[in-house]
Amino acid sequence: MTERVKQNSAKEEFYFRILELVSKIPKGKVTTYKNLAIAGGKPRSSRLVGWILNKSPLGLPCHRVVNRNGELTGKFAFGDSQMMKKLLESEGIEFDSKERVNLTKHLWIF
DNA sequence: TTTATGACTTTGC
DNA sequence: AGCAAAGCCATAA
Repeated sequence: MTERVKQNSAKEEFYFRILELVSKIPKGKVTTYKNLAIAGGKPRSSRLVGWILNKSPLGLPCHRVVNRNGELTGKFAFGDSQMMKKLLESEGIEFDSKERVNLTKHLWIF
C-alpha cells in the first residue's frame, strides 16, 4: 500500500467544524453566517454555512443562526416562519419591529 | 467542464 | 437608511 493516507478534506473539516460550533451556541444567543464562516477558517464562505445547515442532521439549533442583519433567512426550512421566531423568543431573544433579532444584545461571539 | 443556484456579505449609489 | 450589483465557494445538472 502506498502512502495515500486520505485524511479528511478541508471541506469536510469545515463542515463538521461548523456543525460543532452551531451546536455550541448557548441558549438565548444567536450568531451569524459570517461569524461561523470566520470561526471555521473561511471568512468568505458564509454561503457555504447556509448550505451546510441545510444538509446538516436535525436536532441542530440552526434557528440560532441568522444573517448579519439578524433576519431569519432560513425560516423557510422550518416549515413555518412564525415557529422559528417563537422558538427564539422562548429562549429569551428579542426582536425589533422588523422581525429582526436584537444582535446588540444577543449576538454570540466565539 | 461549464452554467446556474443559493439559509451570505460587502460595496457603491 | 435602503436597494442593486459584484464577489465568494461548493453543489447540482
